[in-house]
Amino acid sequence: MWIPTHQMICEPQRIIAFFLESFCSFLRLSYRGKSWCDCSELHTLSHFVVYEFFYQISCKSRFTIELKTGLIPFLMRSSAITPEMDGAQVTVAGWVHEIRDLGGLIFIVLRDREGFVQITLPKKVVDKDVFKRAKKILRESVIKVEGIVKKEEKAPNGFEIIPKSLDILNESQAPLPLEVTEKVPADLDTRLDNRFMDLRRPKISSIFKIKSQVTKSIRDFLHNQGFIEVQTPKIVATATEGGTELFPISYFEKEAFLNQSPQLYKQILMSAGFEKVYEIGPIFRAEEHNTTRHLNEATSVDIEMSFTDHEGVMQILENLIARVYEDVVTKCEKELEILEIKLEIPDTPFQRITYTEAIELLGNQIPWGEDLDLQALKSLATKIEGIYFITDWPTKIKPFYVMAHEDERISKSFDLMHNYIELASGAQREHRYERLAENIKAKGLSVESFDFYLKAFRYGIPPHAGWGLGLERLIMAMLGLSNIREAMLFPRDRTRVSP
RNA sequence: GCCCGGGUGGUGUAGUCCGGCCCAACAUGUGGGCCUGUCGAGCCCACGCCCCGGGUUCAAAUCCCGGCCCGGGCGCCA
Repeated sequence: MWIPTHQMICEPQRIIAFFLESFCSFLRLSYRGKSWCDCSELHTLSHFVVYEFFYQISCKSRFTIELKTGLIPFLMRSSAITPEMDGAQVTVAGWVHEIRDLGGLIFIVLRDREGFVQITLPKKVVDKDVFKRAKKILRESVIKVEGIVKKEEKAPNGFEIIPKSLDILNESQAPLPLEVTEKVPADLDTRLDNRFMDLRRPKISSIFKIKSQVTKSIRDFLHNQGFIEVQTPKIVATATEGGTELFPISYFEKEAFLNQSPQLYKQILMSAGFEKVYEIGPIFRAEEHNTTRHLNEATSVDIEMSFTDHEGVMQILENLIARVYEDVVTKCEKELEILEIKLEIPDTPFQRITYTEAIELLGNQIPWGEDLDLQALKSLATKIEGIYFITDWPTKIKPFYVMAHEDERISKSFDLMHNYIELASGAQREHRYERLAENIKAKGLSVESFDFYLKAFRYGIPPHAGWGLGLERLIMAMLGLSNIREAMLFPRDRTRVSP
């Protein structure tokens, strides 16, 4: 039997590590295939076992072993507790979601990051002070409860916790700025003004847990494909690409702006020989748009890849999207269930339609060479379902860095569409210096102000292609959100800069 | 930026068309009371609201003007 030495007690992290390791392997062996415990729960469960172990040692020996591993040692999450733990002592902490006071019996629904757990206080069973404190508690206060798990069929999830102690870690004020329980709806504006509380609602936090999985999947996928993650500047000197308006900022004695996209920098990195780069970062657009699908600060997923063309990066994009959907379906089951979403993994390759075909499909109402407006895209979405590419756009409506086909009116470009919403846009890039400089002039932009960029094209740059994907657009499309603001923790729009 | 709709307790709505029956209703909430199996607990009592400014009128939440704010649609948008 292993007995902790004094030195080891002084190093609680090492003891924990030791126990986690040994008990995780113990549990893996012992409970393989058992229905009540899957591997994702092992980590939390091992905490529980360690707690029990120390509890037993404390009871049976003359030593009091104090394990201080932060504020609340062996804190358990609601999702890790099961009816099979009947009789075990656990510590839970979280927010008071609801209180149902039946007089001699009080139910507290405690909410933590993982879900809900019912704390039951029968007057005759629990400590008098604990009962009194529970009577006075205000909703959304943060509490810590130590108690015994009790298997109980009448309780939600088949168990409840009978508290030995109940501490109010932080009391909430009343009334609340909005209802976390969703009994009464709140306007988006009210919700965003009180986003900290809005985000306590499982439906809302699920969006961001899924968003986290999406970014993780993107990183995993791109790393596996040999991409390296980069960070490019968000403060830039010149109004780079034209088109969109930029936010001017005060930069000492110089003029500067917030960057609209990492486009020029990721291309420079192709000249640097990085070959495959990606960046997930903020982009800023100073457009006074006021719609449910635009933000003034958004997150862009950008890739740039050498020795390939537009087709090459389109394949990366469709495989990436399919992989992201697959990961969300398999790893965010709980969140999808909370959001009541049945997600279908799109088949690859995605449907491809050229700009010219799209115009024809729309009955040639739009003159060739003009951009597809919202009405046209909405009409197109009634004819093509789900996710699809529109390729080979007219060169003149695409930015200067897009490469043209042999027929120079058409560019090697594509947009990735979900119904009528543009998710991503990409192209093979013009890597030939003379042509690129010509394009810049043709767009009425100054070649001099692009010298920091053009320089990289004079000393050997491979042919390359890339795309930019709007992360919030993707989340919005995937989860069927009606407003892109729902996909941003603290959205920035035409009027909102706070919180 | 344009067009349309809106602003009523902490939150979400009704009332505005057709001024007076509205010192404003309902739900949720909060405070108090009853209640030992709730799970949107129930029952009883109480508390709390007409965006701001100006105008019309005997009388304005309601009509008119201006402002501010919000929502939807469009435009703009590598």
